[in-house]
Amino acid sequence: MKVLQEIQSSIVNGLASIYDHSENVEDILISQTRKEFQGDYTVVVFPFVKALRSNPIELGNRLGEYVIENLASVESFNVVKGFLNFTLTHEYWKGQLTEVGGQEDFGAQPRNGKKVLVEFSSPNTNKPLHLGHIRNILLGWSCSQILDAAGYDVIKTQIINDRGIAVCKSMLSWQKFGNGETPESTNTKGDHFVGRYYVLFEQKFKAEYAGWQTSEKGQEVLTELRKGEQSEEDFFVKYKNTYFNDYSVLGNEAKDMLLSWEAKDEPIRNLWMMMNSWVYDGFNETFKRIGVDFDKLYYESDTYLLGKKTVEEGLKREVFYRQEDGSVWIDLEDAGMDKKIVLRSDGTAVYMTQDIGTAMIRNANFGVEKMVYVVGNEQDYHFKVLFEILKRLGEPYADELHHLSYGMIELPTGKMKSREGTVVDADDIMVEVINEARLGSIDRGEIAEMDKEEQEDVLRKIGLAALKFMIIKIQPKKGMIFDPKESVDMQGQTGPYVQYAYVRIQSVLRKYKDNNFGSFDGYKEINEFELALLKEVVEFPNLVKTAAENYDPSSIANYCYNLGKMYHRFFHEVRILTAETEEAKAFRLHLSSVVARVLEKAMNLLGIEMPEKM
RNA sequence: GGCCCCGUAGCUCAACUGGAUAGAGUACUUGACUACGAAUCAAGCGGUUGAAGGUUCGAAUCCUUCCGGAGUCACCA
Repeated sequence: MKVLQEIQSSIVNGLASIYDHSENVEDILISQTRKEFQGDYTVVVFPFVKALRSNPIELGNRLGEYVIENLASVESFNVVKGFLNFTLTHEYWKGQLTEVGGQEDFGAQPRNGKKVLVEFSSPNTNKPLHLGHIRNILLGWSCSQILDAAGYDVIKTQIINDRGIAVCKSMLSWQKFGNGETPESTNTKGDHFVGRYYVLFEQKFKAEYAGWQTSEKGQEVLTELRKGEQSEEDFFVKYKNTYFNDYSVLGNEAKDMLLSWEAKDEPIRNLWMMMNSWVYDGFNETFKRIGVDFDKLYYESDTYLLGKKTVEEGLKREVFYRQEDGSVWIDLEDAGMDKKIVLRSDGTAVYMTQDIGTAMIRNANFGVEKMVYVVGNEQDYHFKVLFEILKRLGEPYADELHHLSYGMIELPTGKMKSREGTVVDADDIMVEVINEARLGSIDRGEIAEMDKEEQEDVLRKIGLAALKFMIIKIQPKKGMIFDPKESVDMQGQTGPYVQYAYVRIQSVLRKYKDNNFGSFDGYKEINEFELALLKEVVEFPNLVKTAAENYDPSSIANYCYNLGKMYHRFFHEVRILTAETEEAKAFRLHLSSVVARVLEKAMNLLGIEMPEKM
């Protein structure tokens, strides 16, 4: 908004000419005037009081006088304590409405020519997506949309964890117990089908382990290794991984399978490809239902060996060092971190190696200026280390790496665990929430009149809006608790509430199909409801900018709610079609149409679609 | 134990990045559909911002200590 900068520079000029004092324009703090005071925008003058040895009231008054003489769009001012409040003219606000109304792409920043790669979703191919993935996907998607609106060229990507011991567990389980069943033969969605075998493996393994615990060998290990007061149960819980690696029959079979996979054993690779393709069919269905897509997919099976060459090169440049056993490390203690291994003693890669290599191949593929990783907060430390390593390797984009870290979604009973089957499934929750929308719409006329197909489309939009908004309105880094027994809200601070504001506008605007609302040039009496809306509307571009800078979709969700709320209020208090004058009517129609556009754009940034009726 | 994140109304969340009397939703109590759509609007109730110090014109926000909760500290991913 130009006027804010104009006020800021006018204050700077005022300080210079009245007090011979120099300030930077950026240091003039200007914000919306709080609603309990009179005015539109407020400048805080406290910071200059001390340097100028003046009192805040006098300072405010002299600066106010100066600004009002120099800026035509400022009508009046008042000073409360150290707060200098400016009121802008109605002509200014009408100009704003005209200006915003003329901008089809209002809110979008000019293209900056920079490429940013956003990684999100990143599932494992041994189990279906759950609510936690939904949070990840929504954050990644909306972050991509917001960065795009902020002028970046965005590459949406995910890395698919399609290999490793967990994947072998599902494969082995199917091989041993599957009797040749397929998703088709059992009429099951592919990812769920495979996930079922993963859970089955865990069950079989658990049974095997329980048997071993009471065996002679099990008891022997217990007596030998248990510490002091430790209970038998506690011991065996902690011993589980060692058992899997050292004693378990199933564990050994799974590990053998992983070795065969790594040795590119053909039957195993074929099994792997077949089962993964089932999973991808399932995933694609889920992605489609959520409403997301990707520009580029990376597979861990292609990338897990990457990065070794980089480590060798880094070794020569002494970024890394080799230990006597042959393993390669980096010492980050001077940056407040630990020493970290980047290559095992047998020369094979670890997770970190892979991520180094993946970052480089992405840069080679696209020439990125910036990368964003949407990954849960349990990996905060990993990314801190990764970014530091890339910096030391001198990667050109290393200063523009961001880990969009988010809190886990927990159930009232604690963490979701897919191995124990206590997860809220992504497909299930979407179906439920659409059903919830259906229940809520029984007694609402507009939906009943639609044909079946349109009805379902609208219910889908409403249900998904409720789910998505509920998740995305919360700041990413905060954890959240989701209670599957409580249905998702459709009233109050929700997606459908915002949609309803939009639908109300469409309902009015349908009477003006040609968008010919007439002229509001002569309109004199902009009221408080109209002004509040207009002020909020003009904030939108600024909001997109800061949301992109902070990687924070929740601020957009908040904005959507506020704007929707103001419109509902306006709609209730002010007559549109039966306005007092033709100018008033024209003004309100224009305003409504602009609000609708901003609501739609803003919700679109969150991946939420707007229905025309509901 | 080291590091990191979180703690705001009964519950779910805000607070324009240090600004004015900490705001919404929900729940509860009430009022508004013969005005463009009541998935809406309005009113009431609800707070020592986990605690104590400190920094300054001004602190939920910054610093210190403590309390409570989550995470992480693998030659796992």
